[in-house]
Amino acid sequence: MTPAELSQSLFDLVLRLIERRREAGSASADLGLTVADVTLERPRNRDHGDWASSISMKIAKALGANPREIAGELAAGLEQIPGVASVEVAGPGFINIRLEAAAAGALAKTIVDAGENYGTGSTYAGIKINLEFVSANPTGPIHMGGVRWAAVGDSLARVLKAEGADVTREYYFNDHGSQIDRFARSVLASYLGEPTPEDGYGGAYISDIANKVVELYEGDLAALPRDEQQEVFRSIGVDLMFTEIKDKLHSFGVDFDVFFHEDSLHESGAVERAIERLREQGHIFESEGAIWLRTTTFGDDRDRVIIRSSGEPAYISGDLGYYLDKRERGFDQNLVMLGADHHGYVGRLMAMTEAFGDIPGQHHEILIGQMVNLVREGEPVRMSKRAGTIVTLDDLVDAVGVDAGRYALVRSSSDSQVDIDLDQWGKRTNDNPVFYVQYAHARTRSVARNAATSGVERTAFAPELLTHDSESALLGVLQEYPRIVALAAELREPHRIARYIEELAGYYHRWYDNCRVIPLGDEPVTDLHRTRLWLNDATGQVIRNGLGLLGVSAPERM
RNA sequence: GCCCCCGUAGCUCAGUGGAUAGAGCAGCGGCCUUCUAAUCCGCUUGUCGUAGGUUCGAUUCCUACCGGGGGCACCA
Repeated sequence: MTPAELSQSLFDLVLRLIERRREAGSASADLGLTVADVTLERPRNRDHGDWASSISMKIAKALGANPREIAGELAAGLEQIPGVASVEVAGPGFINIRLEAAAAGALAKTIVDAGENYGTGSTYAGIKINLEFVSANPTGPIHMGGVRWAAVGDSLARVLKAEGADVTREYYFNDHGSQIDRFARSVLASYLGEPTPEDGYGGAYISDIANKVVELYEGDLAALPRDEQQEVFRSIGVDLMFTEIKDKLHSFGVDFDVFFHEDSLHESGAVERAIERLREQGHIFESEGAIWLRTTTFGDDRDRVIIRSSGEPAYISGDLGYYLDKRERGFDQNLVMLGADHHGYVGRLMAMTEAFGDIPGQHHEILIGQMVNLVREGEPVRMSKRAGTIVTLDDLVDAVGVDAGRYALVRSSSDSQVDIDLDQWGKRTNDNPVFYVQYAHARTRSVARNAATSGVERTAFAPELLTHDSESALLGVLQEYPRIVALAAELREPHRIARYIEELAGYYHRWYDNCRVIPLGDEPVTDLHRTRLWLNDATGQVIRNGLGLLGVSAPERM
């Protein structure tokens, strides 16, 4: 008895009820209901049963009937379904359904049999999705803002894959613009012993880079004219910086399928082709010596320069070519994660999407995440690459480790700003919920090991024996997992996975406290013990699957 | 001025129209000769920013306002 089967049954009952009303003349029009409208909810309050539906209140008005009366009719039908133990009508017209223990408990075996596939779905089967995230400029170590998107983006990629999508993780590597020039000038200045340029970067890493470039460069650097020196520092320095970023992300468990260089768009003519395409569509015009894209046609605040009057391409020109390139590579959906400081850019990107004839929000979707604030002893610290007051990926990992770091960044909604107090994170790691979840997993493994040595095996499976309150509660939560994964994918909100496994871990701990898998002392091993082992292993599997979607390890022991 | 996000327990935050709004932390008090006490149990805390509106039902949707954050370049 899966929720899907139950809601299908309820849907059928609703259709028949509507039919009866229509024949009796009390209902006229077709309500146009689909199965999706007949949702089952898992009530917060366990007294309200295993599943509840509010469908009678939703259709009562259209049927001109009392919701409680309708609920009563539906309840009578539901009670006939095998596996349903009891049905009650409550409050204004809720239908509360209680399943038989055997019907609910069957899930434990279903999960164990499905293994790591439990919870996966097919929402995006056959869909190619490009997920672009981090894309930090290689002008310094990756800072907390970027780290947040690394954790969230990678997790989102995993969630989308779990729903069947063919996902490409992509990093847009900006090696073209003036920020790179500033970086090069800063490194050069450090090498020459000059003060940091006014618009340059001032962190300690700049002199490290300068030293390394000097080591790596094979010619006589000192003999070169200044502009050639700068080019050496630019090319080797960017390379060093970029390699470091890649390595750090890798050690954080985040690997990209494609590193896309902005330079390549300009070199390959992709930008020009994109502009040409837009020109054909009539969205390009010239004014004041510059070339513009008429984004106001598609709701942008103002039109946008794409080629400056100097002939230099503006930043957005790269995005024109880039987006077209992604579409030509066959991606059905292109997701881009940006920080809130780039939100002003969304309007023109969506306008561009429409100018190409695509649908904003479908072919191209910008996910805006709020900023990360650094806090020290309760005081906000302004993060700035230029001032050198940055907290890097390394600082985070050094302070709390990869698992706790990833978990902390992914467990809150991207719509909320997060405050990071490294002092606090560093000394109070036990407060992090990740350990609560990991401990629950380790416990399931420990129980499994002890079961093996005590002769409790997953031979018999008698789900009708799982009658303890904590068992039906645990089963109810386990049943929700596939819906949580699907929701996380649909809403692009991986934090829902984290919140879910925290809840699951709580239900597991309480079950563990109440129900023994291994018999005490000389007591014989019974089918109840064996069946509970199934439930134990099923729970471990789901926690493991959930942690996997977050890129957090599921330890065997703690 | 315009746009986006947030405002929920002392703190950090969950809760995409359902029933008595939840969790962790912090505080107080309990449970280890029995599968891991990083667990569990009990106690305590709310004008869900404010005011309207839509709805059988609003923390959730709409409008206005207040407060915090972030944006509004021929920068990237």
